[in-house]
Amino acid sequence: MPHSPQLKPHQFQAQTPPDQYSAFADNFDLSLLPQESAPAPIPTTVFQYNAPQIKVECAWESQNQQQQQQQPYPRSTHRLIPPPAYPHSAYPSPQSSPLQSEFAAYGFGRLGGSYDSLSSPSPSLEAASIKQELHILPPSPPESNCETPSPRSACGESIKAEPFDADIESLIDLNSLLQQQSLQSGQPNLPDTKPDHQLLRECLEDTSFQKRHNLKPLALESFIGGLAEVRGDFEPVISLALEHAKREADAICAELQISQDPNGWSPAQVHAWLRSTLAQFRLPPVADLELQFCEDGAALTLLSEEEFVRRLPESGSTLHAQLEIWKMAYADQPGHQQQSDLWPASYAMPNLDLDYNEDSEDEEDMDAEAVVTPLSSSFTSTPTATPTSGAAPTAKRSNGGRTGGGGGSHIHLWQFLKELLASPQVNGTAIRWIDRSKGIFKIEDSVRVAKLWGRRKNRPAMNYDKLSRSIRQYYKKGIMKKTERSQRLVYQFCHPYSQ
DNA sequence: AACTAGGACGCAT
DNA sequence: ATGCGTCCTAGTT
Repeated sequence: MPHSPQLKPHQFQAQTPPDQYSAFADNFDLSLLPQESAPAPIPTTVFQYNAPQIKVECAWESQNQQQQQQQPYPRSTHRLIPPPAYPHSAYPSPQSSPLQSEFAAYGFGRLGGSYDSLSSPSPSLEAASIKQELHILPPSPPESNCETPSPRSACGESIKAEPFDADIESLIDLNSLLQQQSLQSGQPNLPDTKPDHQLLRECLEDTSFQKRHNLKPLALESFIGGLAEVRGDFEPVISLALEHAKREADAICAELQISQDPNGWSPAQVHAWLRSTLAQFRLPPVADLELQFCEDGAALTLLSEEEFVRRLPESGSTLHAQLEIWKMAYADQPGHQQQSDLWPASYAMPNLDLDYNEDSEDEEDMDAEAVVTPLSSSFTSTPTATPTSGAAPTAKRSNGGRTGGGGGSHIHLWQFLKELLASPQVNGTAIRWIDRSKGIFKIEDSVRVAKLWGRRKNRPAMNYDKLSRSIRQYYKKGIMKKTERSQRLVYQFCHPYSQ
């Protein structure tokens, strides 16, 4: 399946088409441009984040204009909070994903051809409706430009305008404009000349339209994470992506004669899948794959991305991302009871502050999950540990109602915590790094973390008191240490364990 | 009340 | 032996 997308939690956060703008912006360090500025000859609005944001903003604006009487938009909620004055580095997490470029390369376009094709019928803010609304936008004054000559157009041939834009935007070809300017000024149109830089800078920095129309640029994160009602609108996109992934998975399953559920793979099947995926993405073959990955499928699915990368620096991220897709595709199958906290949309929206619905996560749910989908029958992130065979259910002394069905897993608490820290799409904001380089993290939701731990270990009676007791045992063992300035719920990994 | 700290003990591996 | 779940007491925030 040569067209498989590179999806991983923080890549997938771009529900929208690959963030070509940020890719563009990354390639244009404005600080390197000459500082001279002149009145913008071509007033353009360039939002710092990406084109889809622009579209959304415009759509909302237009909707506000068009439907003020009929159905006033809840501006207070939809009005987006502008990110602080940029630069880009102000938004490290989505932009700094090591696989961002991969994502851009494999992109959504490879899933279904275009963002449009992935935008299935969905309510308010999907691409189609946005497009429609853009059509009914009142003509912009000549100096304003809602259609935003996106940097894509400025990038000429290297970055092409998406179909999404093509039919709704009168794209301004900055190249031709530059040419015109050069002709007017009698200068040859040399690339990287000062005037070009000037113009480019002006185009990028101009926010006159923004101000004029009281528009605010939108940070994708706030867009997705802050608006619950918007979140749902992306689900069709994810569903289609999953369908695609499923089809591909089916084909590979048939070819390799393996189950579509990675949890059911034997170590040999794990190797087969890894090899197949390496080949699929034209990644260098790994000679000692069997040595590197002794896990069975269940254990493999629980390895963190970091662990994948540690073992295979070159291809670990891709393999991990691909495995995540398989897990999602399988979890999404009818009849498969998926984890409540791994629903596809949330998976797709990293750093999303999941609205934990404790009601839906009551004991009944947890018990059902424990029986139907034990999260782990074996796990280790260390190559030396071995997967376990299924342990018999135990009737434990005062075990607080530990249910049968596997007897927990071999994952260590510190590994689990790191896994949570590395997977915000699963744990939301229940636990987060305070200072990753120092291994300092904070448990923001002790109940939640304890619950997750108890679920993982099949210990329904787990609570934070017990979890923290285990953490404290790590002090003696040198796995964790007390932080310099003692803070509640803040812990610190000792050096080797924080890596 | 929630959390921290740590002793003691038992069970599973 | 090790890891950790469980229960406990005492102190701190």
